[in-house]
Amino acid sequence: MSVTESVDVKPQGREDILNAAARCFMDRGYTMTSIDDVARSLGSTKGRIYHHYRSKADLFFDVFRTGMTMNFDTVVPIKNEARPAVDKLRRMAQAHCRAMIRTQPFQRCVWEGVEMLMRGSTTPTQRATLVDLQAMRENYADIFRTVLKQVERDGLVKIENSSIALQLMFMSLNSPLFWYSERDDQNPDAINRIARQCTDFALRGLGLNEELLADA
Amino acid sequence: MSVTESVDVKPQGREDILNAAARCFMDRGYTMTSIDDVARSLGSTKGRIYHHYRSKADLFFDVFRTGMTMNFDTVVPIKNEARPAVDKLRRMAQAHCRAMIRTQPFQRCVWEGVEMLMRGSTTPTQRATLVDLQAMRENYADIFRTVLKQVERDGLVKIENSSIALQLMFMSLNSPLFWYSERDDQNPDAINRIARQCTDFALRGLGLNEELLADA
DNA sequence: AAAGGAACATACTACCGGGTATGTTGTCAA
DNA sequence: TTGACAACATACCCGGTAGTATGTTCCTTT
Repeated sequence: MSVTESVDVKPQGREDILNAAARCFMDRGYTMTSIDDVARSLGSTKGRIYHHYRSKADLFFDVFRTGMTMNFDTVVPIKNEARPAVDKLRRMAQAHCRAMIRTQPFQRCVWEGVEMLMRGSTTPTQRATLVDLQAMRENYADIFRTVLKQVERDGLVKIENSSIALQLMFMSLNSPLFWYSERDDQNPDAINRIARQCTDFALRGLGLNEELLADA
Repeated sequence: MSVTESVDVKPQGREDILNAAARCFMDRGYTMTSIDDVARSLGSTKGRIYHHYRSKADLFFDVFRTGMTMNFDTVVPIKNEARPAVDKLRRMAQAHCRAMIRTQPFQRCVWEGVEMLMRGSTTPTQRATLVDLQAMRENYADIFRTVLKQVERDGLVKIENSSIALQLMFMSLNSPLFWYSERDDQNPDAINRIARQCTDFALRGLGLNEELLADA
């Protein structure tokens, strides 16, 4: 009937572009990556990309948005489980960390995107998109903030400045973004061990007792 | 007698350039910062910068090197004190963290520089400089690695993968680079509180006991 | 006081990369 | 079969920026 299976989500043609762009942006950074670079890595030319995206920034922001969507998809289900807050926090943290490793190219773009947002180096045209992305990221952080607050109310964690505590937690969980290289054993078991170590570090850092680090 | 006080260190004219460059690179990133931007922020023109530096990359690398030198100057004296390893580690970590806040523009350049080194995006001409900087950074990490190893031998800390543990520790201590804004109270007391919270987080994360977090 | 050079400013070049305008090909609907 | 449009490729423009070549000024040295 219709040309595409489902019109609402990503058009098929864009998926390959997104993956290639994410990898290029990760490898060389946003400004150092030219549209021709992305096109070349696809075996195509500029024309293909500019047919789907109106600007380089638009492409980058779509990578950003896709990365954030991946994060929501992994964490929200866990947040909605019926468990003690500590258990949810631990599982959310571990899942988040694994996502950082699995979808590394996209998450590096999210990171660089956040820096772009903070610097505010943007044309007025893209302001609308930016506000959206800003809110998206804030909402994602809020999920953790809420659960962490709950764990604090349960007296299981000692927090001085809660804003800083959240930053430190995310820094630890995001850490693999900067030193993990996918040739270091791609197998899920190795990834789990890394995510486990990062999560343990973060939760210990927040003052969680040793017994609560283990799975229920 | 001689024109400059001491010939061996930074020529006087370069200091202002370094400070301005560090701030520009922090604000807009390496590639987004033009030489004219740096010059304009000095109230000068290109000519002044290119009189002292042969290229934009050379200027950036000098900021990098200066930042690393600052780090060595703050941490090495503590490392050489006659104390238990735990005490040295705690003091080094705290001093490092404070340095991240005080010299933020330079340290952000160090961070971006490390990313540049990893990406390997460099002309053959600058290879020699890069190897130097790479080694410098490695030596700095080694200071912490050695002390941390000692603390581990003392059984005061539980570490699974020591390489990852070091990364996590640095991530926590470097964390203010990305969220501290100098208008958030510049006074030393506030800075100390922030550094204290980051250090506590890092050391707890490494599994240090609560009693050992306090100063001796 | 004359020469030389340090410390810049000014003016210019060359190139790269984002964006656009325009062709080309296949596919589907009527 | 033919128009229409999606999905690209090709060719081109043009602004911004790194780097250079050439003044200009002042200070120092002899």
